[in-house]
Amino acid sequence: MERDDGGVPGLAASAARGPEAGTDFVARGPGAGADFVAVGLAADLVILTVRDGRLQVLLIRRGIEPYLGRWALPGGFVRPDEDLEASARRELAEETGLSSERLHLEQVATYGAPDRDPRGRVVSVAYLALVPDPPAPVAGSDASSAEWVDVADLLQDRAGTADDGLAFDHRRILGDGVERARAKLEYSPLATAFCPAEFTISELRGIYEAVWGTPLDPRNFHRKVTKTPGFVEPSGATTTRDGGRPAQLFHRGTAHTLHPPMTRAG
Amino acid sequence: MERDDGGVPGLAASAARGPEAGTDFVARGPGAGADFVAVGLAADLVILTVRDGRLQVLLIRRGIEPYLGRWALPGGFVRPDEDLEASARRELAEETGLSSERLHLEQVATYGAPDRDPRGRVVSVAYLALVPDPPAPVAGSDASSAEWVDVADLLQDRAGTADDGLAFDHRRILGDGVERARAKLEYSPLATAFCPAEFTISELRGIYEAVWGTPLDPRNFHRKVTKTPGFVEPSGATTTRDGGRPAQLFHRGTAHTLHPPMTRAG
DNA sequence: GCAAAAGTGTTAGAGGTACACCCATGA
DNA sequence: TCATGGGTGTACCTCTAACACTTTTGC
Repeated sequence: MERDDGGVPGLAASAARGPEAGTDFVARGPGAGADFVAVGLAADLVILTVRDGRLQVLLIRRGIEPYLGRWALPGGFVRPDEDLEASARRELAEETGLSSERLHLEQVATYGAPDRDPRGRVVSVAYLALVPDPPAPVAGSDASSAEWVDVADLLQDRAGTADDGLAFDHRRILGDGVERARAKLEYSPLATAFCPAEFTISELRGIYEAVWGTPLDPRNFHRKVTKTPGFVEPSGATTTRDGGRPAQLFHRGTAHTLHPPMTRAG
Repeated sequence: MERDDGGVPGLAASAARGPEAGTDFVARGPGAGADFVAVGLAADLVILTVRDGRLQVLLIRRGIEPYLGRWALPGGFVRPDEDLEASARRELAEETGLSSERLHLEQVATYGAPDRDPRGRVVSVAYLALVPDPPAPVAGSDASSAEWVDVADLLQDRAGTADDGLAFDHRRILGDGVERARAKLEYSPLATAFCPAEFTISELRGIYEAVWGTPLDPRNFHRKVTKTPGFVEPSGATTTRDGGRPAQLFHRGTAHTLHPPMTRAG
């Protein structure tokens, strides 16, 4: 874009067509050659949470073709004057019922293979959202059924059974989103985004164990988290909700990166 | 996208307009409300190299409005049936004259603020490319002047002088690309992508020093690189091109991640 | 008291930092 | 011979991994 290729963006007439037209979603630029293309722009969401010690993702059961009846990531088209992140945030609020102000949201990647949507050229910008445990029961959604699904079940590779998985390229998007979350837990305090305002160290450890899929030593974990500057701050209160000796409650610290990082093999 | 919002992608007639039309680049969906938008899709490139010990980026001098005469990242519109990465790779080959097959290329992020291009809604997918030192002199390019520019000069914040910087939001894109490169040098063998097929350890160290902007201890660096499994493999040959005692030559190893990672403070 | 979870102490080893020192070449 | 960069040895420190042990609650 923004190159000296002579063309100023504009849509030529060939694209004018009603809805339901099917395949030819492409609008070509001014010249005789196809020097640019107008595409549908969507934002899709990988909304993760940890429930019952398992990493889960919010999915929607599709009510229309294509991929009727299959699981898909929530998402929607970006509106004409809407910023990409604003669009993702709006859809996040719609799907979870949570005021998305305080939720963690970050862009992951953009998917634009020409054939990824059988209806035409649609480019999807994927966002990763992390929500704390008792996430609103997906109430106000205008969509059909939405559900929390175990990520492990979706990502395990059952060779050949590609046809009962996620719609479109959503399995790949989910994989990339989960990989991003796993990586960021190492060097950022992002795990706290899965926790309520106040949490115990072992609840935080449960997040790490669920996302990484590996057990961690409770004693070393406790020491490391409490000694990493800016990771968590004691709130003063304690709780016995996890059983045993009362545990201190903490809230998020102010750090944006962790020094030293958390280590995965432990 | 891909939601049960009732609309199948298609372009309504309002968008049909000739080139040079200027601002109204937006095509609306089927309903009366603006439930989706068709956008121009571009791929922009942050092409980095290290020359004379300095991190540099390939920029183009714009020959047309808007931002006439300003520096901009190379890039162009994605073609109708072209994959995003294929588009970036094609433009990379056009700009550098190098066969882009062997060059490192990765997606960084997507920029889609509604007002980022004054001509209309254009969404840009940014890619990061790393090329080895004597990069082809930007020959076959169809564009106007292209030049290697010091990244440090472009990114230092001179408060207020926003108007002689990069066109569009390209300064931000450049910043994100450089930040990605800096981060990946830590945990991936990516620095070798800046090097020719055979290189010495101190040449590799020069890459790190230029990208991170910090001096590194030659002795510890040497030990660490040669002991990290899969980072580099000795080729058997030696060279004296850097002066002093002959240095062993190495080529890239097979590792995709570095254990342990390189450390920035050193 | 007993189970369970919180939290502290300790030790061996890996890795990082700093720097002294020797090696192999060109000029 | 000297300057230059290549490369090794080593001491000190921090961080990690593993695990023994004490603390404080509920039942």
